[in-house]
Amino acid sequence: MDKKVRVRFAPSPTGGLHIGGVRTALYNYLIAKKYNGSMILRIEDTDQTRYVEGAEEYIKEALEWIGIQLDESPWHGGEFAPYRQSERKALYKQYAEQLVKDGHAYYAFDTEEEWEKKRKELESAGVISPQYNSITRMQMKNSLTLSESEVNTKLAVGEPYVIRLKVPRKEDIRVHDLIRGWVTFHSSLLDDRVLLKSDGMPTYHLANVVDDYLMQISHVIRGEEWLPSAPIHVLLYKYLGWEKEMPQFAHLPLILNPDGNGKLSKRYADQLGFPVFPLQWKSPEKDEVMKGYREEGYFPEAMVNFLVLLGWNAGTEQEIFSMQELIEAFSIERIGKAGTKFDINKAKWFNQQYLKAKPNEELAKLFIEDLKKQNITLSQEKAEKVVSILKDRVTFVKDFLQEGSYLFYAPQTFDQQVASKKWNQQVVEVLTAYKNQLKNLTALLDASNAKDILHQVTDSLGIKFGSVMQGVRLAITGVGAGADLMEIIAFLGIEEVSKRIDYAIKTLKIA
RNA sequence: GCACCGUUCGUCUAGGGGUUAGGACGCAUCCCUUUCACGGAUGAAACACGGGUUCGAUUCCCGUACGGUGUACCA
Repeated sequence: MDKKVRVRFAPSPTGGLHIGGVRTALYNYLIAKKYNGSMILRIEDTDQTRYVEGAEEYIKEALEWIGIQLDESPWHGGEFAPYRQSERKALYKQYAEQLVKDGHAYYAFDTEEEWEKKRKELESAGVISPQYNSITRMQMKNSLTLSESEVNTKLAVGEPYVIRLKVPRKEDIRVHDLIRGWVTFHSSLLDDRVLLKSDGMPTYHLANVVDDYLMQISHVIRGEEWLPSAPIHVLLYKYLGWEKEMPQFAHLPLILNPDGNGKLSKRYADQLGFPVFPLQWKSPEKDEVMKGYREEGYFPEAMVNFLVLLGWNAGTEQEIFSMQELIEAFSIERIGKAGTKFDINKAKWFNQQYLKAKPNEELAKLFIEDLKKQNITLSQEKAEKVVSILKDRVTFVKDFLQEGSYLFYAPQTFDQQVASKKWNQQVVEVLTAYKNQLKNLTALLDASNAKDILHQVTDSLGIKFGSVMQGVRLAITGVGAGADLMEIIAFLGIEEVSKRIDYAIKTLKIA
């Protein structure tokens, strides 16, 4: 790579950041880091009507959470500031005007109603999708059809206008894409895109090209939905005289709904019960709260790992990657071409893998935090114990409480199915004796001596250890399945275990 | 409709002119075990279709089908 690598993620602040956007940001970031380049964040807020309060802050927080560090942004500043397009507004007009001067763009004075009328006309004449293009522009009110003096008058009186790109009538436009190779579009199918809107703001097409050029962006890595407008951008680079500086393009395959039916949508995800946003998003307009992966209990490392594999693979059999490993392994060449269906199951699996890999101490802290939200307090020592007992059976930190509820609450009721099969006279005898033996214990209770004592009891009663275990488990936990019983007993302590045994014997009827 | 992009197990994918088409998630069975889980083992499961090219095509080419994206003074 001859040019310094500078990539950008350019979201528009219209709401919560879609998870697909997070993946795009991630791919950009990995390329930046891999080549010791810069990761730039630019806010594309040229549509003032769609601006949503809090969206920028959300984007910032989401990227921080996922572990993407920005080198330049509205918040970090940088050599090419400002990084908010609304603050760069004054900049764009001169480029649009330059294009007009060079004959590659023109002023158009048609009102929306006028164009709408023309459009209807064309439709009724059988045109399927009417475009403002090399044919129709000659029937409209613009600087191509009006005299110079008329145009100047209109401009002088401040009549609203837009500047449109004058797309050539017959020309092949070739776009080179790092993922797909050369893609050719014919100019006759493109319309004369608005470059500068009547409010003086640029459209995406102009702003994006101007800013990428000015900010010396080397690679534009964005979603595939942009591929159809890439020829417009290529034309713009050419007409602006920036062909040599044109960044390389990589259009990413889209993340699709689980059944492949369209781009991953919020509506669809809602139905299936998983989020589309990294963080919870509270819409300021509607009082709607949308779920976020963070709040659902996903680890950011797990999300990174999951997301990066949606459309890319290292070509090895490695599944688990740290950010650092990804930076080393990632490459645009290995990004796939086909859209990727979203599978929440895989995300859960990654979370479980990351949870298992975390030290108990850290998990305990997270667990304590989680409990605090429910006004439950637990010591670090106890929490570590809980975590070690339950670690292999949970996917999320929040699962610890539910999975191990018997560690916190004595059973009130008992699983009837287990009771009918496993609760019998022998179990009652064993439990009674076991309780007494525990009371006599002088050493500190642990899983090992808890087990030894139970063995002694069953041996002395001439009962098979295995045959009563389920009954014992039922008495102590209320259910027939769970973590190592002896660990549970040690965790609960003699007093609590005794209480539970008494309660079970009192409550459960022998079938 | 038109343009563009795509198509290997249910899903994410590896591979690529001659392979028992590999891995992961999920699923099933077995083992471990006091149960459940973890772990281990095993299994079911894929080259969209039709033509070419070729000794040979899942791989290359062309069509078809299917899917996706785009078709705004939205990004």
